[in-house]
Amino acid sequence: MESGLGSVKVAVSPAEKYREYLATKGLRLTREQSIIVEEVFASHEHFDAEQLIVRLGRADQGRRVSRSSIYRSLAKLEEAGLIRKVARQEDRDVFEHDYGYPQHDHLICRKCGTLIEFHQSSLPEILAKVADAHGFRMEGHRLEVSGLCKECCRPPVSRPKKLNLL
Amino acid sequence: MESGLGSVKVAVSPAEKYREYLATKGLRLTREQSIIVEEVFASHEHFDAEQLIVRLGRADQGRRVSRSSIYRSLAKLEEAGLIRKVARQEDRDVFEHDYGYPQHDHLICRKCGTLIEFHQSSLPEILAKVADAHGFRMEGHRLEVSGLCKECCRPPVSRPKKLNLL
DNA sequence: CTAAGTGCAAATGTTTTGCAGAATC
DNA sequence: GATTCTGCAAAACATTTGCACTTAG
Repeated sequence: MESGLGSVKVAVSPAEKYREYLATKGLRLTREQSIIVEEVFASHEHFDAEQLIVRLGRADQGRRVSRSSIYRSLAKLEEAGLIRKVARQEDRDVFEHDYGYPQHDHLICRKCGTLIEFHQSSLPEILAKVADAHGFRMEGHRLEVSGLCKECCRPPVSRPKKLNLL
Repeated sequence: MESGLGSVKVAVSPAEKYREYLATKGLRLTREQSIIVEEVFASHEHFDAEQLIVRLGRADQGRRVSRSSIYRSLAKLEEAGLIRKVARQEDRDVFEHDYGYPQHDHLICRKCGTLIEFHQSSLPEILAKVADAHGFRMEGHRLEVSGLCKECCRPPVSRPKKLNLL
């Protein structure tokens, strides 16, 4: 699901960036955490902990990582600024890349849950002014626009292209 | 903590509005739910389920409401459009009034957790355009600006108003 | 009457944690 | 060698749900 937002050229890989962060804290980049970073940055799709747990908990021998390690790493990756929580869906925190990808926000379909990314440069500017007016030091923001996506807007029983596979 | 946002004159009380909503669904406004609505709209502070549970679970004879009823009512109040989830703090959903109060967004201090409301009319307009461009039918939005509030920005040991506290 | 609501306790489901052994600097 | 990890199972929590009993309409 391409949304028209391109990726950004970054000097160092996510794994390297992560290692740098860990170093400043006297922490280590272990094999398990490397696997997690790799998996997380393998695609730009949004994801939640459970998905990683399924993918890596099932992975064969050398790539298996436990549930606990995944949760612990996600927390560190967030602190490191490599990922961020975008939303909460079905009682789960949903993450996305926050490194090597341009700033953007989301349209969230309340029916099918689809996340559509969009970029509007005027937003950060406006928010900066607002924050400033309140003596607030803005560090970031999270914006979710809820409603119905193009698909879900369409009246239900329209064109029966293929007889639905469910 | 007044934020410069005034309340809006509404034709009917929250309780009445709620009753109307329930009526359309063939549901009932019970004594318990009346108590909950009353408590929720008693002040405009943000709140979470636990706070209500403590206040109403402890309330004397005629005003005690159970944990389950509170959760069930919060869900209905949200569907009715009387309240909405503003944020999630400490693993709890935080609610606020969404009826009888002007549209606004929040600055959230990552240190002390303070929620500062602000209103910026240009936002909905911008979002409407963005949504439109994506064939998305916008129904609402949620915007949280994170950072440090004025208080928490202040360096700890700055101006020695009174001679040294070290 | 009878569908909806309530309270309770038990269940859910996600995320966190204590610990013992393993790995890293 | 000491400190930080990992994996496991158990714990912690917020929220939900099944059920028998009440109650509003």
